[in-house]
Amino acid sequence: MAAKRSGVQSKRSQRTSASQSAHEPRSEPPLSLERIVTTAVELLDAQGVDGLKMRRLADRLGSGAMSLYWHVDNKEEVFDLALDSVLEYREPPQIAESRDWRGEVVHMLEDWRASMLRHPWSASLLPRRALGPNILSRLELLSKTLSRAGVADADMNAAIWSLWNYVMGATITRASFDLSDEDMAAAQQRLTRLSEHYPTIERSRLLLDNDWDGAFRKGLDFLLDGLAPGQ
Amino acid sequence: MAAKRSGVQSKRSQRTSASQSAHEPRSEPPLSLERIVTTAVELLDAQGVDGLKMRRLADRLGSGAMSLYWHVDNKEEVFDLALDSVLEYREPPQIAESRDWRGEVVHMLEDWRASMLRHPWSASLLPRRALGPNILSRLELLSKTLSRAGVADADMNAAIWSLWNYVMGATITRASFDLSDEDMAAAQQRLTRLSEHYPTIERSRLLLDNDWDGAFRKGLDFLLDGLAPGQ
DNA sequence: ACCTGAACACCGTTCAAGT
DNA sequence: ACCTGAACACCGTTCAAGT
Repeated sequence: MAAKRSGVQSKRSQRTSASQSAHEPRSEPPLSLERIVTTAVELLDAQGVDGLKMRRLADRLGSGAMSLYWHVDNKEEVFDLALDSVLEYREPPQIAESRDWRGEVVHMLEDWRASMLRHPWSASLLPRRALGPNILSRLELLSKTLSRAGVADADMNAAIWSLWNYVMGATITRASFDLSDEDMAAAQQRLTRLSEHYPTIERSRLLLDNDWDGAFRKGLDFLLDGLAPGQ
Repeated sequence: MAAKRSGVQSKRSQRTSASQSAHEPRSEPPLSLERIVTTAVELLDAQGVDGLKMRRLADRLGSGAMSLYWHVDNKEEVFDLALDSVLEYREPPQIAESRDWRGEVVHMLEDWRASMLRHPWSASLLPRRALGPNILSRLELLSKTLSRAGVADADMNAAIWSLWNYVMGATITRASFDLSDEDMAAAQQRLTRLSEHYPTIERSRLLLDNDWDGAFRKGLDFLLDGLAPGQ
């Protein structure tokens, strides 16, 4: 069942420019894994996790609902592919050449977080999904950079997971609060109504504090201080 | 629509012992929010998120499928209630009285993580759910303890979110890897097959490193060091 | 107040068949 | 190799009706 995959993947090298006139008319280009994934991401952006239905996806692609199943095993695979496609990382060359390991780590992790926040569904999807190639590439880069920074091999996995955990948690939390303003308002209202039970967090307006970026950066700095002291 | 809730909640004080003979026979006790939530948790433990169906839940409760809808608005609410019910925290008295703020924070957060790992579905559920009373209680306790530890009000929200983010991320990651051993093995195998692309993490056996508890504790210590220096 | 069965709308996927 | 419509199994929920 996994064997099918690699063959399909290699179709991405097809040239589609040949018979394509300047302004695309009614007739859609042929189905392809690429088009399916791209459209799935659009649909997820627009309608969220629950909004992705196979029929709706096929509609957007101008194909019959069942045509998808030639390119894809099932809906789960659409999720996997959409998630990983959103997490591609292009390392900026000037950073890769500098010796600033800390800047490099921070840049990659902030980019990671930004990518996921651009597609809020990705945060809630990630916990249940496999590690795709783009995710693995980021872990690989993180590992190499930390190694260059002097983190010992024995501490490496704990270091990587600490950072990963932190970014995951921050992103998931932020994304789930960000989903709708009504939800936030409702939550804060409920909190105020219950303020006798939760006086401290009610007072600090915890749920309304929106300096997420600052809080993220602060915690990340603490972690990096601890992981590679004396740098 | 939210008004209905509080009235239903108060039914938990019903005594059910009256007509209950020693060994429970065929006839189930009457439906109640409590029984529904308890059984939902059992079902989630046994079958995972996708295994919770309203009909199956009703079956386990010995009732018709539609009877649930008198106690509950919809399936979403079942998820919300099951999640929060699993996150109750009973603060151990000897810790509350000690002046050891750090021990108290670590205890609560490790208990949080342990509770979620006992019910792996909870980790993947949390990102999309509202903050229930038990979650808010933990945030309240965290806030009070950090305040006692000398964290300034201005830094409080960043401190709380840093810790929250870290625990969330660690738990979600761990739980999603823990779901099935086959998945882990498959992932590592795929990784080995692709080892040319990911030499560093392949070498460090990142995906097989199973000292999750140690890694969790280490990162947490770094964060606490940073959040309340000089303690 | 509490429970129920029948029925509806919807959705993922199988299948047998087209080109 | 690639696409399709009809059909099936399943599931959340509405409704009108029971006690």
